[in-house]
Amino acid sequence: MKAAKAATPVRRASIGARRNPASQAAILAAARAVLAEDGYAGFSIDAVSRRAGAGKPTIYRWWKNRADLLMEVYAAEKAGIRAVPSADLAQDLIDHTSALWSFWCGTPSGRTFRALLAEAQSDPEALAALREKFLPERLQDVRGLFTAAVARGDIPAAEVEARLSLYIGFNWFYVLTDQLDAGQASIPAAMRLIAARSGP
Amino acid sequence: MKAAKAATPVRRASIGARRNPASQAAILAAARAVLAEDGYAGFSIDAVSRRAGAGKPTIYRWWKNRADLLMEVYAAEKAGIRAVPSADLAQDLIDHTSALWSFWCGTPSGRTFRALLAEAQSDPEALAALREKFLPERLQDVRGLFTAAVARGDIPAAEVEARLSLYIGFNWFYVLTDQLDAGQASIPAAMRLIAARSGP
DNA sequence: TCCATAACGGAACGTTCCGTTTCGTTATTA
DNA sequence: TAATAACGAAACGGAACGTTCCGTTATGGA
Repeated sequence: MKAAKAATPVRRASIGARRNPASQAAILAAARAVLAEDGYAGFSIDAVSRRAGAGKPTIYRWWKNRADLLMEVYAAEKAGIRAVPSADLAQDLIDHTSALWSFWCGTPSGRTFRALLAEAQSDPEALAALREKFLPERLQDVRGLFTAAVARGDIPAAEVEARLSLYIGFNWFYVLTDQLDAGQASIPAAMRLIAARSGP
Repeated sequence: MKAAKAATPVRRASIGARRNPASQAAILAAARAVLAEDGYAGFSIDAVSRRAGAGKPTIYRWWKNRADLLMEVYAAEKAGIRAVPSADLAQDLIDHTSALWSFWCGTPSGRTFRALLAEAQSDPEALAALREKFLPERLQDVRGLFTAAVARGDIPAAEVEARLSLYIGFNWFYVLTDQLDAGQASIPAAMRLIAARSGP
């Protein structure tokens, strides 16, 4: 039952002296499938290679390491999730968190994200890429929710980083402990605190 | 330059038909040293075994896997950090966070903790142990800060979980992204939000 | 039109680590 | 005194790493 499935019975030979986008797509799909079925424990370049019917050199031709591949798998799936500010920061955060957790639970993305954070702990270069490129891109929307609240005068500009960190960390805690189901009840109260107007 | 140092030139032969606590101590010290020098990337049972001058079977006789060893390394160092509530939850959290981050930066414990979280992402059994045993024990003190605030009538009992999750996640975010230095400025504002009295 | 070029899948490389087993040695405990 | 069990060391089979070859395929510049 653990036999490597051939999702693409089609063979992709060389298409000449240039990279084959079909190979890239097959590798991404295979990586996604492996993560969905076996999580980070089963995620190996060998496994992805077998699953995709692609050679390992082809994988390393497109991505320089495992973290790089994981980031692209995640980014490709995350693309659909947007967040546009209304006039209520707390409600914006509640809505976005619900959507995010549904996305994490309903797709392999939760596992991909956990794998990504784990991978970055053993590779300083990957951690730097995560911190300086991946996260800023992925957090652009939710940061916009806070800056919109600043523009409305609801929260001070100086507190955006602290509130954003609270928001990120809250999500990370639940996804990393695999408690997204049990933790949903905490979302509204937590988001109200993050969105609270300052002062006594 | 990568030669395995022998911190203990003393040989520990068998002391008879019972476990040798000196071996356990040497292994814990070696694990701590490996993490301090090479982080999670260099942390392997082989490396710890070489460093400790201990056989691998001896390691597995005391701990059932790497996560188990990591948890004990962390717990042994963390033992010194206590948190007792005053009358001000926000200040209690600021003080405790400062102490925790100093502990994470000034000892190998930050790296140990990051390794622990990473390890748990590829081992469901380790994640369960982290969630149901390690974390509750480690968070007992800080949970006490919140329940003391509840007893004073400062925050509602129903919000303890949400606020505690915010607190944990905030710390995890900064340690996992290796930003403890740069993030210190966010501590006071974040803690005030976590400790805020509810309602408008 | 021809041919250097480069990506393709596949196989094998040497290394590292896993967790386990085997070994002779050591000293306790029954 | 004899059974017991942990000790360090070495080696096991298996998996994954990242790299290097291989023969094949088709492009794109000369």
